[in-house]
Amino acid sequence: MSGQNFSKKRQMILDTIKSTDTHPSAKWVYETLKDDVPDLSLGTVYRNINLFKEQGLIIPVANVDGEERIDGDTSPHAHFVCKECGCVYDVPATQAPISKEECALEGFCTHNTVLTYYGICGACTTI
Amino acid sequence: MSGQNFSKKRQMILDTIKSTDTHPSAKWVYETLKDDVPDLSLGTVYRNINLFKEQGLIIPVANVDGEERIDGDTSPHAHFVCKECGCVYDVPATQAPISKEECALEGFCTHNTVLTYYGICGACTTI
DNA sequence: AAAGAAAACAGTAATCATTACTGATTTAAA
DNA sequence: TTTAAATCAGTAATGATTACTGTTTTCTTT
Repeated sequence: MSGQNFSKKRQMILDTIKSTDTHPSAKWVYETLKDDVPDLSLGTVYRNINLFKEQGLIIPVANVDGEERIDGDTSPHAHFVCKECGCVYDVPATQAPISKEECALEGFCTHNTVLTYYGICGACTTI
Repeated sequence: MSGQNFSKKRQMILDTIKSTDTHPSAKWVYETLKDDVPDLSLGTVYRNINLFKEQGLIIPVANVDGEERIDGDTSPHAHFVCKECGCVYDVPATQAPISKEECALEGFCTHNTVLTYYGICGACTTI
């Protein structure tokens, strides 16, 4: 127990996730940090990502090409995934039923809701 | 090119997927069919599932514990995934924005929409 | 129904994301 | 600073999915 539960590396991993809008994979976080932290281990990234998920600091938003993609923005919003290039964009929640109070679904207790649009992004359409 | 593009095994795999509401994984389909088709190969199940997905005969609905789960019911509806036991239930699309015409999302062309609720199912809550 | 060509298959090996393990290093508290 | 606990690097293991190869089945055309 302590007021500062974060090691240097743990903090850098969280910062990296929180400061990008790419909805990164574990590998992306690892590659991105490796420049500044040469002795970083991919296992450490995975371990900390799982920790952050348990603590609700980040959320998994999609599985693209077999890789889990995460989001450091935990506010309710939807996502768009391009089937072509695999990019993930935020989509502001408009009329979407993203509320966490969707419980009364026949005996289910809903914790969180994921709304994802799949299609082709602008860049891939243009080409 | 033929009027009957389905081998016996291919047809049995599709029938198995279409006749269950368990939102099965490839392994589940394989295990289920193995009783009747002892010489079935898991690779064949995967190959045909990918084929069915391309043809739009089935849709992937969730990734649960690292396994892709599919649905033979391609009509627009949402799903509930239990974080505890991994079961997947249908949720009738009520006010959800499941329409395939959600395109005008800032240059995105949306092909399909996935709405998934995550939580604890009735059975797991009771225990 | 038989023959040949194309598609599909079984079985196995390979790939790749993720997890587990172990001994060393860092952190936190006294 | 000492000591215990937490964290980590590096590597091995796991498990879902895919690729490969030689065989079998299916389809088409007689």
